[in-house]
Amino acid sequence: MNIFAEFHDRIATILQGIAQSGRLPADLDLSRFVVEPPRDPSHGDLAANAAMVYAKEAKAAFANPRQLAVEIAAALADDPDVAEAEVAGPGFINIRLKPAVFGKILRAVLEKGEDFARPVGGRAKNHHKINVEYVSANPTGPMHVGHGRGAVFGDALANLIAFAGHSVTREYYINDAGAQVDVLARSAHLRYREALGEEIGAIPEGLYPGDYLKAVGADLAAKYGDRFVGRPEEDWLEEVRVAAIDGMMEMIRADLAAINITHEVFFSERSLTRGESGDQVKAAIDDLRARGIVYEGRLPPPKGQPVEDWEDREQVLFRSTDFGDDVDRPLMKSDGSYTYFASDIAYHKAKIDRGYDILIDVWGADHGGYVKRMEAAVKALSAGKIELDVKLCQLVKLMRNGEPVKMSKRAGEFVTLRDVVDEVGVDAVRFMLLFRKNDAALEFDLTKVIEQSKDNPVFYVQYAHARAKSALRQGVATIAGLDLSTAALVDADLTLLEDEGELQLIKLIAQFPRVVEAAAFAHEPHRVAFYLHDLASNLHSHWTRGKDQPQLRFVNEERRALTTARLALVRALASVLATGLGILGVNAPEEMR
RNA sequence: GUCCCGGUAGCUCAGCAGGAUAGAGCAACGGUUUCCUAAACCGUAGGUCAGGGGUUCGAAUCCCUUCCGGGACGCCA
Repeated sequence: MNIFAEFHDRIATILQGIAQSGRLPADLDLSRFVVEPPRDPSHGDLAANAAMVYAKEAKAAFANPRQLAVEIAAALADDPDVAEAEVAGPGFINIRLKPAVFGKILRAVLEKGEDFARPVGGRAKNHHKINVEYVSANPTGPMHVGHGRGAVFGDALANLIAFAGHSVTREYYINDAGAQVDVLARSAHLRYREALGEEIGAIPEGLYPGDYLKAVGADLAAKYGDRFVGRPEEDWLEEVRVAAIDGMMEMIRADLAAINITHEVFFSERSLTRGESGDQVKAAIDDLRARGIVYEGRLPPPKGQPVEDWEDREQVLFRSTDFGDDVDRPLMKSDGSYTYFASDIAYHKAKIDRGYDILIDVWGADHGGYVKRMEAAVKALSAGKIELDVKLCQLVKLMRNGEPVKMSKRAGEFVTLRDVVDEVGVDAVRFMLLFRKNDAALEFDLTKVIEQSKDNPVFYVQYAHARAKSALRQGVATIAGLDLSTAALVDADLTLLEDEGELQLIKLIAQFPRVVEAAAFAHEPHRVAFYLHDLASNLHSHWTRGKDQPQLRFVNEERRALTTARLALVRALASVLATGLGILGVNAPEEMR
């Protein structure tokens, strides 16, 4: 139940009525105006800007926006939910709701649970089939914290989008076709020889040094014995590579499972050229070539850093400049193999062919230079019909006691995601990685996130939920026979909730569906995290007011009906907090220990 | 040289699809515990939203431009 959406519809109906009388154009775009909470609460509960938005269209029949606003406000005054509708400033329509509406909102939360925040009616019809591709870390080692950010972001975004009523596929693209997996195979082969008892010494420059390949080596030794020892690379590369990739993916899946992330689809890059449906990269290129979007041509040498071995040659190019990119992009390397971009075109074509109408890719910020060409490719592949949204996640700076944690990738010493999860827990990792816009750099302080204080937003929000639950337990414990069943709470006299703090909390609850919808639309899960923090803050604040003013406490032994009404509010708060945390994939604890 | 991301309080950051007097946390200072968890709360102070121009009834938000920081820039992935 989204009170803002409901009033948007009601005002739209009023506008249609005015249009029918000929004083507004019949084809008015009714999605242009907004109904939102006014910044200043003294202005009322809802504010609409419709009169100002349609000022131009209204010019013929109305002298100024205020006149249109007056007419809309007059029509709203007849609405059974409206206590007062007045015009302010240049033409805002400020609406004050009848107290009964707040009771209705709380009852909706109590009865519908998390469905309270789901879009309904016309808004739910705007359904999309969405693919979210995230993580897609190279299968050459364990995940580090930077991967973790993209992983948690993508996962929460997928949750959010699914919550908002769309169908979502969570997908992982396995980069198992490039030169890096051959390097992986050679590194694994070395570990294999080591497992057979050979003294391998230091890992040569250019190979992956990490210990995590030892297990792969041991498995290979167990499976193949000494069959691959002393043999030329072509005799073993294929089998070792497959085994190594499988081993790495198993490890990555386990890392992801440790932060409660699972993907429905693991899509192999290699399968694009070696799969059952033949060479899909070639097919995609041929398809684009037939439409004149791929051609043979020459590129100017890159600006900036001079490229020493620049070789001016005719190459296969994708005409990305026709679709908003800066230069056309090569699809074949000089050795005749496909570029990564060529594979990516085929991959995105495969996604489009699977019937998605929105594609979301979650990438690290270092791939930012790649966005335009990928968007261009999706435009070309789908004739502009499919939307690609690339979400870039900025770096994570790992801190401890305010000092940066040193990491050296060259020496193979980096803090893995698993290390961090083991140290601070899943909830802290997930919430902290989401408590920031994806495209802003993030500092992650290992010391702070396990602090149990308001400095730690994870704790702060979870504590609010636990406090709400505590109040409910307290109610049952102190008042004999108190009925807190949903039926009893729904029947409670909610008009008893008259305190400013209580009303403020209800109004915040009323905003939750709006926040979820906006966050899903913008592909920004952090908005949910900030909303929850705000709600938690208001709950803590109101709670503490009960210290000085005992009459404000949720549980009041003298006044049973009031207690029931207040605990209905508390139950609703807990429900919203739990739902929001659920979207973020963070646990909502019954109590803090 | 081109492109992308950012620039909001001393610090870290929100600011929703343009709305009314720009917000929070930290740090600073001053308060609140016989009372549902003080693991919390309240108050004070702090701003030319990097600068300039434009669009608009209305701009932190959209467009142009300058400056500053970060990143990317044929075949790596």
